[in-house]
Amino acid sequence: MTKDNQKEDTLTTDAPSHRSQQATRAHNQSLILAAAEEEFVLQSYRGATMQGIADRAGLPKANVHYYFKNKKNLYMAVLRSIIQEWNEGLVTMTVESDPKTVIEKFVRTKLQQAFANPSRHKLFAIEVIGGAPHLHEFMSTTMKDWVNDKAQVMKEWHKQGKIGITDPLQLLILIWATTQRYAEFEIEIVGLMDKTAYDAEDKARAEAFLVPFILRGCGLE
Amino acid sequence: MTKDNQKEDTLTTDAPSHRSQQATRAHNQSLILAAAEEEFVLQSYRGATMQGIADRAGLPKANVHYYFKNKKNLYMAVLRSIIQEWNEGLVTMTVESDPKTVIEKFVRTKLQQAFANPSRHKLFAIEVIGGAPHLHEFMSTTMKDWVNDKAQVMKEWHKQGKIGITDPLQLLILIWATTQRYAEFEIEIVGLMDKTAYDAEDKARAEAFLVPFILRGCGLE
DNA sequence: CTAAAACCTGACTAATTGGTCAACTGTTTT
DNA sequence: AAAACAGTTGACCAATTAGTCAGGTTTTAG
Repeated sequence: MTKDNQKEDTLTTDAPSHRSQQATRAHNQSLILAAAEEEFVLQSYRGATMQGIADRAGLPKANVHYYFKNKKNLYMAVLRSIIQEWNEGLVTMTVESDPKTVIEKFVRTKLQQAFANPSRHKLFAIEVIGGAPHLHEFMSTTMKDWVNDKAQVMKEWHKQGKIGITDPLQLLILIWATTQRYAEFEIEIVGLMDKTAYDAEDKARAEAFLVPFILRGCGLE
Repeated sequence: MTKDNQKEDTLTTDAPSHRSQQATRAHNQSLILAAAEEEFVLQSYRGATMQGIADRAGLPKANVHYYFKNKKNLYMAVLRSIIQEWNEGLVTMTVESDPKTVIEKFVRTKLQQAFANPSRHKLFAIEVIGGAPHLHEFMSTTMKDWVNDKAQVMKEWHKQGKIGITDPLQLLILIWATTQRYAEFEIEIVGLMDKTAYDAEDKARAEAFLVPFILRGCGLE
């Protein structure tokens, strides 16, 4: 009864009266973060209102301000949690690794993340498309380092004749584009399939298509 | 001196005093549309202000309202021009066509459009990511018909053993994702290359990578 | 039990902004 | 020429909304 419904539907209005302060804090903060994530995606930064986020979280607006000083603060907190997930999805990739295994694993992981957390991917996309004003530091440090590292490995693979790709950055762009697309353009894709949401089969179909396609493209398999 | 600078930089503040009304109308409308396109991309619908658009177009705000009744009206006008371009980029694809030729042409066309008009692709993406509230009709009619038509052709190709793709929709998603990505994530990609904008070589490199990659993926070539 | 600390919230304020309008200037038509 | 029409614009208003705050309640520590 302490850390139960942190990620449940945000419509629960029942507020357990007797809870430890620590638990309350964690509970409300994640409630707000989840609500904010959705609002920022649907309305974009300026369109999202603190009142709307509060309503979605089932809390009064002033309470949202109690936990997050201001709107920008809250937005940054959401972005931070997205970056954290990004870091967790990294695959170890060394010169000794088998290219086919690593690339396949990478594609599957990214695709599963996309299906598991579409809102986060949408928000990240909107931020980048709008010029990434709040992500400059992340992109010019963490991300760039990671890309350079992987590019180095892939270039070595190519030198050893293990892979047919000469431009690693292009491949990374393609993998990100194709996997994240299912999250970002969810509405379009789902609509073209005459549905309202992905089902398990759709996700399997995407994976079954994408993985061999990319491996073939890389000249593996 | 009549229809000169319709698509030039929007910073020109010189206003030719003696111009025909027809020319003035066309001139100012396209000035406003171009300014709106940029503002809507950078700030998103709610974030963009009529004042900001007016400033970017070099006109007083009230003048913007003279040409476009309200903000939504202006936004829809921008979307309409994007859809128009979308329709123009279509490749003829029939059962008799050669798959390799058609797909290659399609990818090249889409990629060139992406590089030529990044703002429009960004705006379209933001709209779709945010739930496509203003594009429902387009997506459930024009776009769906087009997709179904092409899917039919590709399925026939597969039946005739001309192509190794069994799920045409997935392929279309992939092609759109990979080509449009260069426009949508311009900031990220350019940043990873330590530049501030694409040069001709970058565009050529993307095309040289993408075309053979996708053809290999399709089992062609 | 009690005092301090943490948490909660209705009511308010200041700033932003979409949209209007009346008065004005320039262009076209008769 | 002059009436009719198209285009221009500063000033204004009403609605929205981020953020504040004072006074409340609940939880925790001693």
